[in-house]
Amino acid sequence: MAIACVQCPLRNRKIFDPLTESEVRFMQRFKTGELEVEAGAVLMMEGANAPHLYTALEGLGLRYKTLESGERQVINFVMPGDFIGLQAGVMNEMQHSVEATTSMKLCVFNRNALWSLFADHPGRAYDLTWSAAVEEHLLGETLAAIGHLNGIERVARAFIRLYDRGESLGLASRFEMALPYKQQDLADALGLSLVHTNKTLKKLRDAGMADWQRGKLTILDYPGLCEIGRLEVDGALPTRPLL
Amino acid sequence: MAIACVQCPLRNRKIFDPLTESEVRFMQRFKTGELEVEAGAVLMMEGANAPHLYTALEGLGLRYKTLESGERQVINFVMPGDFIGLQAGVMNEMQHSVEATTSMKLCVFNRNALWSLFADHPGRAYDLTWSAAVEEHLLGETLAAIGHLNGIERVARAFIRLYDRGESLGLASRFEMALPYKQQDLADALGLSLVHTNKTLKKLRDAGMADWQRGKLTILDYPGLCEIGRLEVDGALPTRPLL
DNA sequence: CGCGACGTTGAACTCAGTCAAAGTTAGTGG
DNA sequence: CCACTAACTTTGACTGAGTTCAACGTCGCG
Repeated sequence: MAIACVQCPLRNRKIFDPLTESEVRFMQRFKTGELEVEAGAVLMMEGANAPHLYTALEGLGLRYKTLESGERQVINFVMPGDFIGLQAGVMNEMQHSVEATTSMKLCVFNRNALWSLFADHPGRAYDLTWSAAVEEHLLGETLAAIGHLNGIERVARAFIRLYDRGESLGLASRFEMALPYKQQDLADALGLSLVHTNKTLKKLRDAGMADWQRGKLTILDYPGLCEIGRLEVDGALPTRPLL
Repeated sequence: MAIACVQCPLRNRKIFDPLTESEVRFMQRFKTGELEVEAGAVLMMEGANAPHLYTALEGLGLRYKTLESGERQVINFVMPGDFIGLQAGVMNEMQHSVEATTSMKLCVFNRNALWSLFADHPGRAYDLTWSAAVEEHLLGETLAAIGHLNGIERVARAFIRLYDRGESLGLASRFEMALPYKQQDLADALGLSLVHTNKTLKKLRDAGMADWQRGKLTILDYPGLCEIGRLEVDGALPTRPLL
């Protein structure tokens, strides 16, 4: 029933570095199963340890921190190919929660196997570190955005980033993408209030640049959004390892 | 002339995990030299590759991104024990710059040796990944702070975080710490304007909570600052590996 | 049909940014 | 040793982007 790694639908996406036969075999051994969860399920809990690590295969999720005040900071959006649980794997506690926004299908790895990955497959360990470095890079980008961009710039940037990621995964095309998040999710990701996010969305809609309604994002003016969001129009994402 | 790893003054700090004899010997081989730089030196350049990786031994620095608009986002403050250049090591390009704020002394590692670390010393590779995960965690914290705290809260939090780090490294005690950064640096780290940062500093000074002048930070009301900055008063930092 | 979750809109308020100018400090060279 | 300069800090006045509060609209579901 579970999909074999050899047939993993993600493997061939151009965004991911190709794996050798032997690497695939190792990942297959590393993989202990598959998990399907409903929308709303909490995959990882801030402060808790986790016996499993995951790679998202299908569906969308959210990483977030909950502040003392009850507010929420969305760290980023989880898409297929994303590795979940590194912190629980190496540190002994997650520093943020991960939640499924839609129903999701995930590859399950045994946490204990992480060590064997380092011991026996340095190449894959290297890839894991790589993906941690990429995460760090993306977080840095987000930090810079939230630190220096105003509302409309943040939203424009977020849309382009989300669309580009979606497109690289085959989840988006012709400037359309299913984006079943709530406005509150975006607001929490961008550090804006819900109300202001809503008004900003309206502005972009009225300006004919982007439309996001009923879970569907439509990019109407890609270059325009890039300019507002201070992004290169040629937003080629770097290829990355798949775990 | 260069300090041997065995005698590394950082090794014994309680914040760092102890290393075995064999690990120290390996690090010694990994280490290719020592670098001393003047204040203001740029250690890593955003977008550039770097032949060397460093661990800070003495002095303070800054990691930052430069935005298209010329503004600067300070990602974090570099203190002794921090590993510099992971991104250049695994990806092939730094995503942020690193600059020495004071004169600094650094341990130099050859980038090519990074691979041998993965191949021959999985334990150390694991530590490297660990430290990447810690970085990610800290960035997430910062993101949440900038996304949800107002000016005075951010400054208070930054002071506590800096002091705690300094204290764990033996750079601070009795609520005093040398902090030779400029107000502009703090402003860029917190996503605030210089003017507003300055006014906020004055507020904290007038309130008798913290004083930061002429490069010296004095924490006058630790619990008070924690409360403002939404931090646990018991801010024990987790131990971490030293590379 | 009615309820709850989510989205939309308007009005009042406020935190923080910008502009502009003056005050301090440290370093340099005469 | 002092004068001059450049970098950094401090302060006030003004402005505006974004928050908060509050109400209303819309959609889907039991």
